[in-house]
Amino acid sequence: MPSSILKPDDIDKIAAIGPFADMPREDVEVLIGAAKPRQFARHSLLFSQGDPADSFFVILEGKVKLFTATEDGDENVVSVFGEGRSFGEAAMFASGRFPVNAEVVEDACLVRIMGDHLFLHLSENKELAFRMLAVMARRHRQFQKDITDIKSKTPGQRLGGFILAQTDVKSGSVSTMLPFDKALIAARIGIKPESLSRALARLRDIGVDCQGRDVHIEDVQRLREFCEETEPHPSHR
Amino acid sequence: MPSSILKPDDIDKIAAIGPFADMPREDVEVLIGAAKPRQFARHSLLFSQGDPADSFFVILEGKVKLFTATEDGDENVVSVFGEGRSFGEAAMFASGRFPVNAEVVEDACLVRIMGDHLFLHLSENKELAFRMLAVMARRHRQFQKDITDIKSKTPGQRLGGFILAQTDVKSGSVSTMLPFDKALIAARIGIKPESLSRALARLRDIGVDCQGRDVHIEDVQRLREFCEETEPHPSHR
DNA sequence: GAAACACCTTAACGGCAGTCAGGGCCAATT
DNA sequence: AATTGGCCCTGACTGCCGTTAAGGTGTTTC
Repeated sequence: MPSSILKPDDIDKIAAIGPFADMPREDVEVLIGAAKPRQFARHSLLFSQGDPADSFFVILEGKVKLFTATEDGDENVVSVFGEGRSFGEAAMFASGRFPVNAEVVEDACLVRIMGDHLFLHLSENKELAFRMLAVMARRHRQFQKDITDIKSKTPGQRLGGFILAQTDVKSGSVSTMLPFDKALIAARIGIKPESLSRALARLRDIGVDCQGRDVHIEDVQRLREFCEETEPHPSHR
Repeated sequence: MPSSILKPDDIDKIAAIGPFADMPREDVEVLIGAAKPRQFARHSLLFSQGDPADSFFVILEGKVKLFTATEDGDENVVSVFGEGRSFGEAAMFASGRFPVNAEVVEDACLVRIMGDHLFLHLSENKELAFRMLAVMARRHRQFQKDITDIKSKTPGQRLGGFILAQTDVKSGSVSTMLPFDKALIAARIGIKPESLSRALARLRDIGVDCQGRDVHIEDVQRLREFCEETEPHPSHR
């Protein structure tokens, strides 16, 4: 619970994360090096736009949002990452400065991996470079999806899609939970909290009930149709 | 003018492109391998969503759009790339399938680089892996900007920003040209063509005149203010 | 137990994007 | 000269998001 040394359990957790997936345990340990997991309370600012990007983070626990701030105090949430995700790698390979701010939105335990350390191992370990490329490519794909969603779907459809993403169930009825508060969800899908309330009220008509963070979907299939959550290119087999 | 063998001139051009930037000329030639530049007419479909991603493209000339298609026939333009840009790398490193369609929007001359060929050289050439990572990271940054723009700016501001991006001039008055037709611009910034017309009409009030593809900006600074095109974090020195 | 706060909802209103429909201009075709 | 098609603009209408303002509920704090 306090900032502490890496437990074996943590190594296993890290080994399940993007760049380290399926990596031999010894390699993971070497790569992490002297990095220790640290606790961060909610609202902790991890880095700001323009800070030198000399390291990246791995989330053992908790949630972190990446966002930009406009001069008039508005926030624009680009991503929210949870347990088992990493963030901040891209900035190290590009400009060398973070293009966004990072803030803890749920008490978190993070490992910070220094860039120079990573670069050393990148040179030695071809596999690792491929892994990093794959991580970046997957993130790339996610961004493309975010962009098409925000361009082509209504806020109600985006909200529905967000809710659907919280469960694996594809038909019938199901109960699930919102992963964080509604203000953050609103920022994530690109609308104001007031609009989210109204969108939720509209979803109620198609059998989606939301009390606090608890959501009950009467007919998942119906919601999926409303959101046009179609499988990508069913024409290809 | 026909599909032909690589001219020395072309090698130079490729050497100026992302993954190959500043690479020794010999290395570029090796990497390209047997790939020959090919001509593609406007409207040529280069690949579709779901196609196996076994190669990527480099643009020697012309323009290419990446887009997704919804079942009801609508198109959603993710990116438009021009001369000197590459595209399609990410899909090779991730799912192995293209998540978008690619169509030529201005007669183009392209070099297609096969993935297995690239992978071979990636293993041998550490430098190349870093370059690829940097290319992906920069693309990553661009996506983040696109997302914040579409979430936080009005269509009019996005259009203004798009126009401003066509010139280097930062103050005074300037004339420039739209790089492609207005329907594609509308799709790129995420609005309908009708809305683009109306947005242009509104821009007229702040001194932006558009005839066909010719645009004249009376006061660049004024347009920049309208678009809130502020330099990133002026607070940092 | 009252006050303060975080979180969320609702209402009223103005503005504007999407939609549908129609029309103008120009170039290529016939 | 007339037709076609590509490209773009305009108008009327609807719906919904942003804004502003107010209120409601539950939890923490003193």
